[in-house]
Amino acid sequence: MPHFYVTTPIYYVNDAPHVGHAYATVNADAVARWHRQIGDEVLFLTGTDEHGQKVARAAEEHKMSPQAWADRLAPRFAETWAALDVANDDFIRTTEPRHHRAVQRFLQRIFDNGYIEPGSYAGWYCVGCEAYKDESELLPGRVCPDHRRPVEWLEQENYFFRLSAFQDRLLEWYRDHPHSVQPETKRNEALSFIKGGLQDISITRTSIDWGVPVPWDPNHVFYVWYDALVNYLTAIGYADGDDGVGEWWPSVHHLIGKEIIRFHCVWWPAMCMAAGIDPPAHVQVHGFLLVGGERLSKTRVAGGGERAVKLTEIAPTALVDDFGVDPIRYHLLREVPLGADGEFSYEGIVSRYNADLANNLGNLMSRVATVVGSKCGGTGPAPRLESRLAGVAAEVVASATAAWERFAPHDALETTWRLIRETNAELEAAEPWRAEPGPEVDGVLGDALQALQIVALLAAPAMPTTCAEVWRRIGLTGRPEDQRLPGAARWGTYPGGGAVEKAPPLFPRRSQ
RNA sequence: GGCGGCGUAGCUCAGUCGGUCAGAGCACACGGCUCAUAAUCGUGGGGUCGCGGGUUCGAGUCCCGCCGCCGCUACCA
Repeated sequence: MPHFYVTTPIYYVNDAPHVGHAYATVNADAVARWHRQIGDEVLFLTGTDEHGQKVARAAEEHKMSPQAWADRLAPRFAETWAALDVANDDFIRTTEPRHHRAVQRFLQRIFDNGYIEPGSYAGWYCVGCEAYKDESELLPGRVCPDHRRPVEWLEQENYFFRLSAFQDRLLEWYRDHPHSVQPETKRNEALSFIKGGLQDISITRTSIDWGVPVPWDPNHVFYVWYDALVNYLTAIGYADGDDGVGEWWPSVHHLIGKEIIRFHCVWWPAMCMAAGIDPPAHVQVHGFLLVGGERLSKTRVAGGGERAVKLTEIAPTALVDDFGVDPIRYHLLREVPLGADGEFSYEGIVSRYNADLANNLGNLMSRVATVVGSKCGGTGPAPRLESRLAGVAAEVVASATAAWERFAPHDALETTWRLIRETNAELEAAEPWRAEPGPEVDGVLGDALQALQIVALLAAPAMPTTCAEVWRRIGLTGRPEDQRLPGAARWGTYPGGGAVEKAPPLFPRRSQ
């Protein structure tokens, strides 16, 4: 059985879960659900990143220990994913013992292999950024442009990872794995960065103690990024196996935002090489959701009212309360192609909700149920094998499958909706509501029910609850997500004979 | 500055190797229908395919230049 391992970034417990987090997580969830439906053994990992100076500072401000602070925030992420019907198989926290063991083992291995050595680094340091700043990017008075506070001259004796030793190996690896980073343009970014020359990186800190201790020098803790990336190995048992990564590694799929390309496409593969394991097979980069084209804009928020909000101020749970889980999931998956930046707006959600969910899918369900009730006594007839829709369905299944396969939920859903539109058109052409009950009418409605069954299967990764409801209403037992594709989506699998239920609209229309 | 990308119907975008590629969805208009959530179905786009040259029998689709926009150019998660 094929193994499918997909990860999200682990989220820093510095701020509350927002729409940006939800975007990445729901996309990963939908892809994971798709792979379960096609019968893969799936491991879907998400979690929280809990070390580092910023967490320590935030905890301090709240007069809490860093651990207590992390213990308070991590569940908020878990709860948000539950509210979004995210079915992750594991939720990793970097403060867990299994992770400490994995980090220490991984980096000890790199140390033993000679790729970590002592050194010193000095420069202007912004505490807010937790980063050194080049003089050229500072505002007058040596002030950090992001945090508006003075930077400090900091010189540290640290351990350095010899990233520079991996330039050629990385280029060679990318040459041999041309599709490992997608979209292509993001791969180019990583490549040009590597070609520009790689410097060694300091990977430990002595200024704080909120981190994973360095095994060969307990005065140091690992720098957060070098701790965080290892989570992808922790979850598959790296700490305890030999290299413990057999069936899940390196065929992993890292879903990340474009702002962390360098860490995942340069540092991380080099670290893996240094530790003696293969780099991750695939990094799928997504873009940003924008509000009002920029960072700020007027947007309506749940409950009405209008004020300027940032994307990071929009709580996913508030959107779920307003629209329902599946419409939000659908919107996050359908509105923007994965990899591109896209607009996120209240108006956009309403508009797509009405067009795709209420008018197309929901209305099709309603009209079919009503006519089956009046012309077929409420019992769903079987489809016709020679139906024109059979060909459409086959094409749609094939292209939706291909789209899910290449991490393109946007395309998968778009093509799935083509079957809905064609089914509406087919009904319009046949007008079963005007005809006398009989084989002709049965055939038309059987086709429509078959189409709904297939739509429920193809859209289940995006809208599990709705698709299960469609499944039930058209008289089928079980749940779409328990069916095996592609077999279950073949034309002719709708059995007929079940009770078709007329029920309130799946998606009541909303006014702007 | 260097490297990379983008600029196609009101909006969001498709357009593989140059020759029915001038398209889709949404929005809008008109018509049909009334099973359905004022839903649905059909019809409608004279769009200089950013601008100017060039190659070619023929170019959104290749080459050169220009204009506009954007990303990356290291130790922030």
